[in-house]
Amino acid sequence: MAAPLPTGPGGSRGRRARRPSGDDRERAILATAEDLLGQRPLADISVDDLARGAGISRPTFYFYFPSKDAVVLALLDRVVEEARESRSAALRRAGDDVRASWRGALEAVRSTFAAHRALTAAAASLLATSAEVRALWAAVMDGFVEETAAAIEAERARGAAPAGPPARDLAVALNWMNERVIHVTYAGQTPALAEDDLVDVLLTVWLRTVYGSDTPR
Amino acid sequence: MAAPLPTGPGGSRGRRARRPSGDDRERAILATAEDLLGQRPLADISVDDLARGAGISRPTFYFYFPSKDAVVLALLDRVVEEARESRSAALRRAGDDVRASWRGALEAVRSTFAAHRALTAAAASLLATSAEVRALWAAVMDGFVEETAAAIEAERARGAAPAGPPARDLAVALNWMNERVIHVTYAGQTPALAEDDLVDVLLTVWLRTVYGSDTPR
DNA sequence: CGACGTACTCGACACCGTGTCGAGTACCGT
DNA sequence: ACGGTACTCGACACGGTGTCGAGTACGTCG
Repeated sequence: MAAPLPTGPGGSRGRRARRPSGDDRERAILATAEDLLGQRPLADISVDDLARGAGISRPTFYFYFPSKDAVVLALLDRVVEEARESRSAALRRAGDDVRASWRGALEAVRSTFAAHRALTAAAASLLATSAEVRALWAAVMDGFVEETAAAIEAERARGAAPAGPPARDLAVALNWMNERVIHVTYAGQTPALAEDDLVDVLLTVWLRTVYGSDTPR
Repeated sequence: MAAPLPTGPGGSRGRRARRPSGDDRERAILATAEDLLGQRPLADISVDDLARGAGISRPTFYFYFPSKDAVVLALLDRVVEEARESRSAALRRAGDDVRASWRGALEAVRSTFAAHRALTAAAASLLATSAEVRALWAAVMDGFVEETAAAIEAERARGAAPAGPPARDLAVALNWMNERVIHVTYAGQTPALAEDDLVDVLLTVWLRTVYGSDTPR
């Protein structure tokens, strides 16, 4: 809807170099997709819908994207970057208060999901069918897991956290828990948590798992 | 493949009452689906494949099931029942050793998933598109959550587990963690755990979350 | 200034999977 | 032997995807 900037110099996932008016078209497709995803599930959106929404014909759509999925992937790319950055930033900030630091990381991920419910729902439906989306998601989760594992190890080295299973294993479990709980909660599935309790509950599980206590230090 | 037994007296999800030869057809479709799901993802299996595999024409397929999804749903029904029972049984068994009891519940769910990888993968892909599958899955998870919450409350009442967030909230988080971690592990996605470490890691998170310690009592 | 190429556009087509309709056939009980 | 019910399938209509090839618009360079 907004995003007047070009995709960026290292646009990576974009199909080809910049082009005068074609750039507008591409953005129009992306914007249409975002818009329609707010109204109905991905499965109910056809390439034709996307093309019409962007003011072009269906064949022309294929000049810009190889498929419907690729559009979602492009959208997802941006959001994923946002999630990564806001999480890393949260961890960087709040250096001394340990509890606040963990909470910040949780909150960062939650708020990114919350800000893009429709898109994440679409992404979830593609996880089953698109290897690219799966790979992207796996990369995101891997990043989170790495960060988390490093933090747990640091806490263990500091003597603040007890030994136990490999830090990475705990990190895998905790991060997938987040992913799923946040997802079901915002997708309106059951059983879920109340949106307001989300972070508190997850934080409790994280702290107890890492420190064995609700009050680290 | 196997399963020479009828669906059972309370076949519930079956479309209509028993029929002489039609029953065989229905089972043949189910068996074909199970078989093909072992070879390729659900999206790559057409109604025609199912029909041919069962030795009938495509229109005839529709006499037995309203759609491809309904076949998976029927398959899922059986497995879900199995999962529920084996989990409840595990909790009933091992009455005094608390740790063993939790471990048994975890192991029950894990082994059911493991025994039906292909089907659960198919189910996962339908979660996005089929409201029925979503409802069935929600019901299963709800059952697990209820059981778990009750167990946590019992431990709190006994004085073995500390207070904290509502038991149900913890139960929601823990059970979705299981679902996702087991799923990614058996679906070969990343980041995942080693199959052999699965239950140990999950058990650690559960115990620390419920008791704040690896060694309850 | 005109000719050329590159970026872009779309009508028409081939294809595939779904779901339905209606005309059957087989077999049961009467 | 007859009527009905369970079952079967050929043929069709439909909706979506992806491609091909014939264009058009426009900047650039001779």
